[in-house]
Amino acid sequence: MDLRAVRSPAMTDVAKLAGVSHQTVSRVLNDHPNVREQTRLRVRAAIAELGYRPNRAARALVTGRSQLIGIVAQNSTLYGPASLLAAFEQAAAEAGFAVSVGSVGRMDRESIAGAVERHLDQRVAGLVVIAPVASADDALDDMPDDVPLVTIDGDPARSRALVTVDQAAGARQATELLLAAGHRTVWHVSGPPDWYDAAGRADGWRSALEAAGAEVPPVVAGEWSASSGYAAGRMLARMPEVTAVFTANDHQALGLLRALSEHGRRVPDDVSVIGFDDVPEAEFFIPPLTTVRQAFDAVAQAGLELLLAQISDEAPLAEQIVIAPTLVARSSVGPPPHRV
Amino acid sequence: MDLRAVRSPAMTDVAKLAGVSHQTVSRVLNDHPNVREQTRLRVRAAIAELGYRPNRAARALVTGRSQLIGIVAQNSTLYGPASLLAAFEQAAAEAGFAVSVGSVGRMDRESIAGAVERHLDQRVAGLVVIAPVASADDALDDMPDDVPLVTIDGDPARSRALVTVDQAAGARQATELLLAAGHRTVWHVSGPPDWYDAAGRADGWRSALEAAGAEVPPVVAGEWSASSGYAAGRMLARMPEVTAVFTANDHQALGLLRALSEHGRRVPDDVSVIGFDDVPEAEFFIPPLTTVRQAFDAVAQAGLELLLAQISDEAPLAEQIVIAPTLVARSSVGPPPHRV
DNA sequence: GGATGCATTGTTAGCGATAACAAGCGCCGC
DNA sequence: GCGGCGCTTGTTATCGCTAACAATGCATCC
Repeated sequence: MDLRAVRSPAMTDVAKLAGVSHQTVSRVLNDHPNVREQTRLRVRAAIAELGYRPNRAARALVTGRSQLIGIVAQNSTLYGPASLLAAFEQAAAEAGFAVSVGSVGRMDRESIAGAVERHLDQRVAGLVVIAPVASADDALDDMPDDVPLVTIDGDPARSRALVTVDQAAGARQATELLLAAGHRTVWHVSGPPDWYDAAGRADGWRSALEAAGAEVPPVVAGEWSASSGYAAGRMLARMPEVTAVFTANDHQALGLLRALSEHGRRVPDDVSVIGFDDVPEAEFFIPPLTTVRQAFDAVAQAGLELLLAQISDEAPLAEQIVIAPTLVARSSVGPPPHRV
Repeated sequence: MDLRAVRSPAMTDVAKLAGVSHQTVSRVLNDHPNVREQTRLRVRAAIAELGYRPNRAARALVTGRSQLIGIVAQNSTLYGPASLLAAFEQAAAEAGFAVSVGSVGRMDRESIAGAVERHLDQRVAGLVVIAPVASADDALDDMPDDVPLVTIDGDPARSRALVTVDQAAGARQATELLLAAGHRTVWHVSGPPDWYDAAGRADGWRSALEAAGAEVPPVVAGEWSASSGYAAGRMLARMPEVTAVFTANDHQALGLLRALSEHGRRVPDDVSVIGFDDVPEAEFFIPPLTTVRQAFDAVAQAGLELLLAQISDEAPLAEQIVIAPTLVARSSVGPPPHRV
């Protein structure tokens, strides 16, 4: 009969086969100096022969820390968060870490604390908190300070290590592009006001208008959804003075485009539109959407580097990294119609 | 000075405070019978007072299994996989399990095996493999059989426990709706042929046509992307006999809609279109897209139940669950134009 | 009243790794 | 030639928990 399930080999089995003590095996595994090359090779061979793989639980027990990185994120299928999560997971895997995801329904203190606790139970080596919402700030205050922590899109004042995307810069670029095309001013459909991303985009938009001496129209408040873009669009479409709109994300832009189309306002002939995110489909909107791309993999990469530095160094370095977004020009932008 | 970081309390601390042995604490934690109610309360109180939380690593070490579920999925931001992942994570968290994600670049034997190994290192309590691609089949063959395993969208012949969505049924419904609207036949833009989902949708489409005695036009091969839908659309738009198209997903439909619009073919007046997935934005396509919704949370729920059953029972039950999708009717479908 | 049984609690022995310390050995300098 | 130092290896203790077994107390039964 097949005895494969008897027990997976432990360190002592390797030691016995290699004719050394288990401690020497441990040293080989952890790349300690002061192991004779010949011994090292013998141990390596034994490891290979037995197909030995160290027991992470045992290691975690004695060191008090696992090879696991915990991510706390809002449970959402929004393009931004989902991409970020995927990118992070990818980067962590390459660094030899597993990733445990703890998603929360809402970004409030209690939910986040719960997710963090669950991760601490697992003795994670480090924590990544994706906290794009103001309501997450309180939670950041009572983070444990004895575990490496990186915040993504959080409050700079409350985070030691932080990675953000310069939302305002992206919004400024978008707004400036529209102004440069000849539009007198640019309207803005915002995201939820408690999201930093949304606030940053609105700020960038406003500052670009002010810098250009353009009138600042009232913000049209929206959510991230296509639905809210549609609602905003139904209103804006009836206002002939609106010739350029910058939406806080691409989904809103999609809804806006439909509303404009229903009201017979052509894009970009009558109205120019710019979105934010560069979702993969944006190129196939009607018309193809000019938008702002965030480099999520760069964010993830930077975040992981910050985290790994903390994990290895112990030094609680307080770096903050800002990633610049890039404008992707497509055909949804044009000059304003002749008669404004 | 603050001594919070001294050491988090262990079971013996709780035991001392409650005046019992650490084993009794363990019994209380694991809901063993045969603990006097009074003792139980005393222990609970001590746990609360110390803010004690059990060390999972220690438990995993002695039991050989952690409270961690490993998920192997393709690293993608496609709507389907991303939603599934999110839903799964949600369901697992509710059941008190943490979720470790191991994503792979490609769904081949080697990549999957690697991800599985990484999970086994963590001594996961169970594994979920999202294997919607034929190339993943080989990998399923050399899965360890001593760890609970559930396959999502995989090969029924090779999986013990499997959850799938009845893609064919969804495709049939879509096709039948178009036929019922009066179209002579329905064209199909397919997904990548090695994906089970894509194959199932194509099968359902074909069988519905055959059952109705309609002519079966050649499949237009696509990928999941909007881009491929656009390419297909540029071709189909020039063919006046095409009055109804069923695409393998919503993104393709988006690309198709744009191609049709560019060629001056109106939807649904000239051409009716149905997609698959019901992405949140589908309602805001131009026009709103009729599509087929997969209940990802139901899939995740079912998958988790299968997994938990295996984890607790030890009984390697070989159940397979099929989830039925539902048609979501919107305005992209109408009768064919008068002159066909 | 003492054997029997059950409910309850305590004791001991690991799980598989790392850390701290000890020991063996060759080489150096005086 | 001998003490001491550094490289290499082994021994022992320990992390925090669960499993198996032992021990206790009390009610029950004949």
